[in-house]
Amino acid sequence: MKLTANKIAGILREKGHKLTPQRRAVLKTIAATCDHLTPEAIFKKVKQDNPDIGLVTIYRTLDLLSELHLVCRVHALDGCRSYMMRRPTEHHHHMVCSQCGRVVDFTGCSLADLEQRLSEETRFEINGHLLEFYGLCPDCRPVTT
Amino acid sequence: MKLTANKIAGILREKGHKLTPQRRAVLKTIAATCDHLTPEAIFKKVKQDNPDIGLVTIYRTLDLLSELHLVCRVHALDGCRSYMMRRPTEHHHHMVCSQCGRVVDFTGCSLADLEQRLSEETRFEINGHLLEFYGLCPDCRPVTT
DNA sequence: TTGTTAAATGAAAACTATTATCAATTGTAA
DNA sequence: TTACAATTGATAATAGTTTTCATTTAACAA
Repeated sequence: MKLTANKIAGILREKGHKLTPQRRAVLKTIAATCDHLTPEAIFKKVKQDNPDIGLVTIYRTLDLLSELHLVCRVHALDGCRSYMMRRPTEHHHHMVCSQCGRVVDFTGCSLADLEQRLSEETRFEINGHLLEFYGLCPDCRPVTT
Repeated sequence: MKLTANKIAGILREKGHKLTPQRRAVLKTIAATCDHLTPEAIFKKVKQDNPDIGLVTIYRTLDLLSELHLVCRVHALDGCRSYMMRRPTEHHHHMVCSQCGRVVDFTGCSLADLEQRLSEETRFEINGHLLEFYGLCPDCRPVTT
């Protein structure tokens, strides 16, 4: 079951937030791509259909959507702020192509054991982790004849 | 065997880079703390003994040291640019306290299997990963009577 | 030592990314 | 439809980082 832009719009409204054309547009744009997008990139795309939107609104909207866990923030190797749709709600991570920026989700990080071990060894109360793989996607990797 | 600031200075020189008082100072400062430090924080500390140093030099030095793998860059949850000494050369990761910023290294991330699996499933040529745990360190976690 | 030279430095300006302010606008629920 | 709080866009402010360039300096050879 894919989360369509429409359903998400409903969720947003449910949580007591207004559904403005600008938010609609941002959601639509993010939902339309599998890549991660920087605020600037989203701004440019949204502007095509929505020439009057301001960059500030993009930032505000991203903060909101992110807070509602509708989109998630990707730490790329260079920039630290890219966003993409949050697929269902399953815990997952990203694999980022360092050349073209393509992002592939994966699940099953199996870090529970490690988390347990670390928690015991360091007495940290662990509440999250960041895991990303970097490499070259099939299109960018050197051809192997 | 700890890498002292002195030894590192030698390495730096070996690689054909000059050993300036500014670089010495930056190294000394990073080596003196176990926490991760932002460029700004390093700047302030270095300035105490070296009032004429410019912030730009800090940035340049950090880029250089980072390139030489003498220091490593930590992605904190908020800022994306903090640096700390690279302990020996072993592959390791960080556990960051979200409250006080304390950083603890850990090794044995055991991601090799996962990497293998992902590599097969996605045809990515994987060449690195970023793994960090977040939580509250013993000093910051709520007291459990 | 001293001289030479490429590398490094600091100051200033330029950029880029992000946030705050505020008056005008608008979605929502009554 | 109205009322009102939430949202928006413009602008300015701020923060973080990079570029430029003239000056200084570490390293090496003589």
